Amino acid sequence: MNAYIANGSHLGRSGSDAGITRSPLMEELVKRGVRMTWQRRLLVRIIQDSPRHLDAAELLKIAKRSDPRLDRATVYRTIALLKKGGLIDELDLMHIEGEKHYYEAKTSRDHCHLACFQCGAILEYASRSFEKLKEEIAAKSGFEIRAVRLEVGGLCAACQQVGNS
Amino acid sequence: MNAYIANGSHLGRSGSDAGITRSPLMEELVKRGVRMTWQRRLLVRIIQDSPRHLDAAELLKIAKRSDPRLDRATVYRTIALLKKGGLIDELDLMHIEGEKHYYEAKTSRDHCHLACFQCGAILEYASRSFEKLKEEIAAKSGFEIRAVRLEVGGLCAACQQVGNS
DNA sequence: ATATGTGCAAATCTTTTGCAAATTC
DNA sequence: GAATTTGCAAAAGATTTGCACATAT
Repeated sequence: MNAYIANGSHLGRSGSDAGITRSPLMEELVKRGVRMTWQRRLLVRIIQDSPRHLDAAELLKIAKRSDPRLDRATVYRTIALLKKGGLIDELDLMHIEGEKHYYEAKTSRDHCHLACFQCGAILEYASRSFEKLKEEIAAKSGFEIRAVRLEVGGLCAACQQVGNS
Repeated sequence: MNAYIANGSHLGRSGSDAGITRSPLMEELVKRGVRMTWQRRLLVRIIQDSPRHLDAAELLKIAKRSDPRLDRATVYRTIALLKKGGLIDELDLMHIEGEKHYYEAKTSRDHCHLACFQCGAILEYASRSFEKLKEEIAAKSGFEIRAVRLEVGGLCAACQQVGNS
């Protein structure tokens, strides 16, 4: 699989001062009075700066480059914290590559992920129609929406041309 | 969790002759020249007739009532077969209850699932707007859509009133 | 008759948990 | 100093796989 994976959180993010603690996610945590450990700072920074969607294992691997002591359990616990706080979104990417989950910093505008079954590419797609659908669902169902996940699986334009079925 | 789970595949399905092999899913498999074993017939019938979304373990449990010999591996292999053939949809229901997957016969009209984080209720929601969004995504991205999954997590109307956060 | 599917048991992969030691406020 | 978080190691949960035997066409 020639997977290129785009992570929208990378677009439009403010400059990151290498090594210095400053990011929307982290600031939000501090504002909420969450205890900030170096492990959390590190993991949050990695999630926010990654150009690709990371799963727990990749996140751990990258974090270990900064500190080999950091443990898998801490990664999962931090992910749970961020997820519960609604600061990150969890993706499956149509299980194109096993059952793992991928994470991305929650963006102001929800977007959906298109996963190509053939080459593994991940495209992001945001549109006003999606926002409107969310509003419609909330209005008609009476649901108070906390999280939304719209994922599409299929063949990207390039793979269709190759004539793969 | 007071989970009530609605399975849309139950609405609008044609009458099922108890015990007799006749269902859209099964007919489609036969048409495609898929080898039909009693295990597949049984599992397909259960999926199609279930009023709730089933996960692999529940599917196995129900199937074992008809034949205790049936194995977990067969359940997973059959699910893979149906999924690959685009005959069933896989749901996560926002992981409201662990990491398992739920299945439902693919319906003519895609719909989304609303999962209440508080009581575990699952609502289904279909609308013309959803269909239009799919068309828009396909058109603008050039993707050939094979599967779509739109899941929403939040609080259902009833749970909001109880004042639960 | 032959290709395909099944049951069994063991393996794999991802995520979770109990607990003593370390860390943050 | 007290409450929270971490690392470690072990467990748990879901799904997959190798292989000899059984079954469908």
